[in-house]
Amino acid sequence: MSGIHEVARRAGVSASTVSNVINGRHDKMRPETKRRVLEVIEQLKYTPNIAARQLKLGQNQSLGLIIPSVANPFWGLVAHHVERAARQRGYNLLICNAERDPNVETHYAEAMLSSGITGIILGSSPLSFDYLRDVTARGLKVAAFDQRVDQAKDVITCGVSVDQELGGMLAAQHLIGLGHKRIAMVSGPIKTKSRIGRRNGVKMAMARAGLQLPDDMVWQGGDVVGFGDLEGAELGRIGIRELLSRDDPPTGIVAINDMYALGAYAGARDLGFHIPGDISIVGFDDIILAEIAQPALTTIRQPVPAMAEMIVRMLIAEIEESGNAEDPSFINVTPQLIVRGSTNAVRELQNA
Amino acid sequence: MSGIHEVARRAGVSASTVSNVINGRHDKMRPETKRRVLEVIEQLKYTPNIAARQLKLGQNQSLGLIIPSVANPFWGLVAHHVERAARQRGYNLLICNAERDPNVETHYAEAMLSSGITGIILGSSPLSFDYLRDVTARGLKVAAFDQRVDQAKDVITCGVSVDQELGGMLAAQHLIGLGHKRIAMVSGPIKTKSRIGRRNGVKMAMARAGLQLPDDMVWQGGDVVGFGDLEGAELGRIGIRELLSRDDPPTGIVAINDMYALGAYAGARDLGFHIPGDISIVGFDDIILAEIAQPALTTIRQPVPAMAEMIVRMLIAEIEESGNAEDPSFINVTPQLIVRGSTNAVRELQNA
DNA sequence: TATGGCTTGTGTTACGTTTCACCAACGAAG
DNA sequence: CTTCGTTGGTGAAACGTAACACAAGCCATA
Repeated sequence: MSGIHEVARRAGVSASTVSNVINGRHDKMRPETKRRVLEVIEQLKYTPNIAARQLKLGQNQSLGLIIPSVANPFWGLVAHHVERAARQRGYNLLICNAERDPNVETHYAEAMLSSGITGIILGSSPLSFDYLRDVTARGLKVAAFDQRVDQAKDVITCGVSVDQELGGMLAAQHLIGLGHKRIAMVSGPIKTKSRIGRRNGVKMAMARAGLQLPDDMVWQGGDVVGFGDLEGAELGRIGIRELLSRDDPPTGIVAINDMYALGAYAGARDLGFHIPGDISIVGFDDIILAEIAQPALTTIRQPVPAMAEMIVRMLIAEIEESGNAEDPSFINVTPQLIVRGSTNAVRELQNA
Repeated sequence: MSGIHEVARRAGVSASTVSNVINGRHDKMRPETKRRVLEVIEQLKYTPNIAARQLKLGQNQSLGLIIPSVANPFWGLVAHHVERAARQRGYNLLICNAERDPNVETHYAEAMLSSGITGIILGSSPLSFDYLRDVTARGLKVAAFDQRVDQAKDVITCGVSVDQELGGMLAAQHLIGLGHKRIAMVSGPIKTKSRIGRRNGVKMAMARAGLQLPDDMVWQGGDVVGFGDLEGAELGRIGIRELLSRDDPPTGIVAINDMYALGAYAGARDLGFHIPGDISIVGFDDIILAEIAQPALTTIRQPVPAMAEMIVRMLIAEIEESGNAEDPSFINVTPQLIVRGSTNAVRELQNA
């Protein structure tokens, strides 16, 4: 309703002084003055107008987070930790849900930029960042979450990611170590950097063990449009059914993430397969439900709290000292294999 | 970078005209002029500074959504649909996660208000809205999601909710119809309107059938602090174990929501109970995973897409024509019982 | 008694937009 | 030839804040 001037008038001081009080320059006035101003602020329930402040300062204390899909609790967890990290440093967080659609992401990025946000975190790990060139050219800093960024350093200023390939390798090696030879993957379209990384990791681990991962053992969502985030569990269910209906069904499955894995549970049971007796399943992410599922899901854990902390720190550093431009600022963190009850030694005997 | 004046200069017109072009007042100029302005805008990649616009206009085109917890996919679904509905009407949506903490919610509400947002949707269904009096007095419109609002009409301007009591009744009646007599509830602290409603519904249905729901059959999270949203699944697991360890264990469980129900699956299995053979479980919400779970979860569905649509429509109406103040604008929608595999006729015989 | 330095402020300008009153030019009508 | 209305604009003020240069009062020192 009423601005800084009204407060100033009632406290008998100038607007500048009120501004100083608000912004913590307490050494510039007598305690008595400060007390009086604070009193009026309290009494009027005055809050600074953020739009005016932002207009004046040219930027605000907010970060943006663009996530692929709220349908996957993993991203809920990420949002939670990113927000906490941002808030600790005095930044607000705006969360958007873009379903990995470049147009929607561009729209949000534009909206954020013109609302004064200068840094966003992007979770969609697209194959190309070209569509963001416009906004980055106009000053928006983009941090990549969930993707190793080697090229496109002109667009992306920093990044944190679990080592996707290593994650894929860990999953596959675990199954191989249990004697599995026919290993398949269940995924939505493998058209993001992170998914490609995971797939390649599985492939590499298998190759090292003298095994193959033929394309038709990598189920990619059939004719789903988009990336299959919204319907992940459903796709996992359909995918594993198709794979298990083959003449040479796999004995081990690496799901592209835990939602697909949980869906795969349902699909395997639809066909009467027992987990882990008949089919072993490994997930990726380690969402809360992985531990609750029956059997508890063996999966690759991403250390989300630490990753969130890092990426927020790096992005804020980029924003606040946007001059050094030196350190590449790309961190790869190590995923961890969490062995639970959904994987078991293969029972080749019964097939022989 | 450069503002409306730079565009005006390059197009050889005044800033006012550029403003008119941007805001669609095309009848105020020649097509030729408009074309020239548009050309310069395109060429400069000019975007209006939202802060300045907002400062001038006093409010912006955004709605806020304060959700209890991103840890529960139900709220992810709500966020998704609310956002879609808002976007359709030209509004942006800011999503915040407040863990039902009145202080955090107040903080966010204040932040939103002072950033120009005039309408928020609140999902936490607290017992009292008093803590919001300040912000509503300063003009913030608050819509309640997930709660029937009878009092506090001075604070809350509109609301949409599933009929919580009816939902509870449907769940209990289903179990009663299957012959269950010892029915218990698993929940976090029953200290929100929605949870109280669900509990009362269960109680009423049981009373009508001549059954009792003693307090010690309503497990409320033990010594958990807060509302147990973050750890819902874990609490469900612990709670059902305590209930099933009693001398007179229940044969039917109504969980306060699907996350608790999924946790209850795990807890029942921990003790060797078979679902639904030994224990029947009913959830609430119908999240995606309810269908995927093994067995698929019998639950009470909330029609989220329709509810999101309604509440956004009502809130925007309140904002845009904030004068009529007439219609109460409280809608109760009907929940639906979805029978799946987690409930079964009681096997009293074996106990006898 | 000057001089300087500290303390405790104040006045003004600028941020980029929208809006509203105003205006020039021109054709039509009286 | 005047008056009027319409078309196609323009200029300036205002929104609420932060920053910067400046200043009044006062004390210590030379």
